[in-house]
Amino acid sequence: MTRPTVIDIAREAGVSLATVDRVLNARPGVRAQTIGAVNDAITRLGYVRDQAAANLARSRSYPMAVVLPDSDSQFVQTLAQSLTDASAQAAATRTEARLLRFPPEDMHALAALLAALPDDTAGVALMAPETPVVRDAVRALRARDIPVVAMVSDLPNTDRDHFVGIDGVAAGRTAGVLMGRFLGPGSAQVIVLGQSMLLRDSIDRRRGFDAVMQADFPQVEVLPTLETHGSGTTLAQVMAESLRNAPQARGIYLLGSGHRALTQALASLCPDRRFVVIGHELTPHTHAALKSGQLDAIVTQNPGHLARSALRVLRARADRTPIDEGQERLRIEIVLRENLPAGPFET
Amino acid sequence: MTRPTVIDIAREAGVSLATVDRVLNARPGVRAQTIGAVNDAITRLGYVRDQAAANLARSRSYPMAVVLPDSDSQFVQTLAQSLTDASAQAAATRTEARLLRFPPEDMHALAALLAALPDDTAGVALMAPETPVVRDAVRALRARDIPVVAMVSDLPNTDRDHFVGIDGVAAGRTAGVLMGRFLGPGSAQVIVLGQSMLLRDSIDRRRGFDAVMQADFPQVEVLPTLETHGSGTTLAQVMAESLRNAPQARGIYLLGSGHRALTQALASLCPDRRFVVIGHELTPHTHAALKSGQLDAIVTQNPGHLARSALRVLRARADRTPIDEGQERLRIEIVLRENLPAGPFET
DNA sequence: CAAAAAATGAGGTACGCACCTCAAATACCG
DNA sequence: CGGTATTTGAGGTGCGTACCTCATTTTTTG
Repeated sequence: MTRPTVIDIAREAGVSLATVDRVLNARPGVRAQTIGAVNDAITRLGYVRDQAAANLARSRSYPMAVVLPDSDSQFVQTLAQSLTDASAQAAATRTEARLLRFPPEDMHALAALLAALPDDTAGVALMAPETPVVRDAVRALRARDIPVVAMVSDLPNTDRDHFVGIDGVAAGRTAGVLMGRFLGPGSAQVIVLGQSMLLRDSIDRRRGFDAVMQADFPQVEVLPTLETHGSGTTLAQVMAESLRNAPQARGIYLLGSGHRALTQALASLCPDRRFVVIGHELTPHTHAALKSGQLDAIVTQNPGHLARSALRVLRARADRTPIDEGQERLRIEIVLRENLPAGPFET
Repeated sequence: MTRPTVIDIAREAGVSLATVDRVLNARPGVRAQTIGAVNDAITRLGYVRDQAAANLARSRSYPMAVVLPDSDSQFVQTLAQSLTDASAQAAATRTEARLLRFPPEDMHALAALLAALPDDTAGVALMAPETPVVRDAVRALRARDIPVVAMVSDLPNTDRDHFVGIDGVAAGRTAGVLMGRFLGPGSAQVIVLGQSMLLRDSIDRRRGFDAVMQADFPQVEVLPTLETHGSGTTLAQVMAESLRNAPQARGIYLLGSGHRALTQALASLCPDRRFVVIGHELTPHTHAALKSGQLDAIVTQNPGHLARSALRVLRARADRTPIDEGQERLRIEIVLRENLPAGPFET
């Protein structure tokens, strides 16, 4: 028994090929009753559309735009690399993704960039904070009928089609449980470090972290977030001050992916104290820190998966086909030294 | 600039289409010199064969066999479901996977099943313990030029093309670290429960677990594995005895995915004692147990990913195309209540 | 150098589907 | 009931490649 084709369906449904085609591709001009008959035939024969042949016939390409902040954070760099890899792969299915960057703080530049996208853009994957300017720009895209997926940080108040990434609050909760359990029963204080509390992810993580600590680990006191603004010097200063004021500090929670400077700061400020350090995102730096034991755990999402998922979802939107929820749902991953994935950042 | 096709190559190489075709498909009747000219043109233009169109023209399909033990363990059931879903999806790319089951203990039945596979089988995904009989059967498949990927449990001493799954030792190590850290500094004993110590995964996990405990948590004593052979009654008996002999037991390590009977056994045997319970594999049962707090953590692999990966790898082998290592590498996932994926087993 | 052998060209069909056009049939409405 | 709007049918073309046939050219060989 060979696979049924459109011809078989036409025969089975007692209609012409043209009608089957209209139904399959949701073209207008078919009675509801006829649509039903065709769909019946489809299920009866167990027909599945041959994607390869369909794409070949369409000979349509899918010019997508992937828009990322031009930040030098290792996480963004890693994600950019994953997206580049994913689009190279996707090229085999006519998905051509262009990587576009914008100055991290300049939302107007981002808006201009989005507005300048050609009308035939098949979809946009965007990582950006949700400011009013961004919101409007995204809404404008949707008004032009261009699908948009938000990456990493959601844009819930726009009409974005989909969000690929993990829930920041849940990620913070996860980090919180690990911190609480790793610290053990005794009372303790936890220092929290973040680049800037303006970013949605940081706020969400902090919220989740606090919620869990308060509910399940009341013996632990979580200190106010210290903002480092990406500077190593600032980091050393605020750390020094914080350690003076919090003699019981036994844990450090990094809202971001961590700083190259942290290790040095810790080593010089208190060489003999052992901290439980938990952060986010798997980058070359956190990978190395986990391996060497300077970091105890990180809570992360898989950037490769994120990149592939974003492109897959956009592709599905462009084709108006449903997506596999299970495959597109990103997991909140916990990485310890013991389950460090082999390979990604080995040199 | 659109993608070059065979026609462009013919023009570039100054030969006819038929010759290009002969070269591309390694058909005889072309001078070495001409072959070189064509290949030059190919590299010069950066031609990549459109696999979809090629397969369409070949009107080739990919009949695959997915072979699983006919076990009633929830993990195997979950995996079977994932594989069913994945093959439904893969049907769109002419990959037709048949699910075959064999009696869990009867390796001769498995061997017979494998030997009976038709010669046109495009690949076999197999989950089975590595016994001599299985080894021979897999080697026989390879001799028939049928690609084989091992799932879940590796078959290193056969010629299997690939292994999709996680390293059992590393998974055990991960469980060990979690156990050690969750138990905290005080001395403690850990009860280990397993269905049977004949399975490779159980042995590997136990090895990894022991290694970590010995090295990093010397204050914890890990007791010998109690074998339950899948029976609830046996479980209750051995647990009762073990708890008598190990008054300091504060942790329980489940080498398998856990038993429905464990919770009851614990509740009835020592209602007032709190254990750290760590297991493997995310199943409806462990999902519920995590949610209710009866289980503290599980170490697992994503069955959906495993299923899709197995089929993708077989497909790539059949097409003789390379695979994306990063995408096919399964992660050792840690699941706590806080990062429990939404959805999969909700009722 | 002629004959045989090998290499190449030209052109066609097929794969499963998308998408287009135009005519014919059918349904719907007042 | 006629006339218009809607549905449906028939048939064609193209996507990029595989594979086949037969004629023609080029190379090799005795």
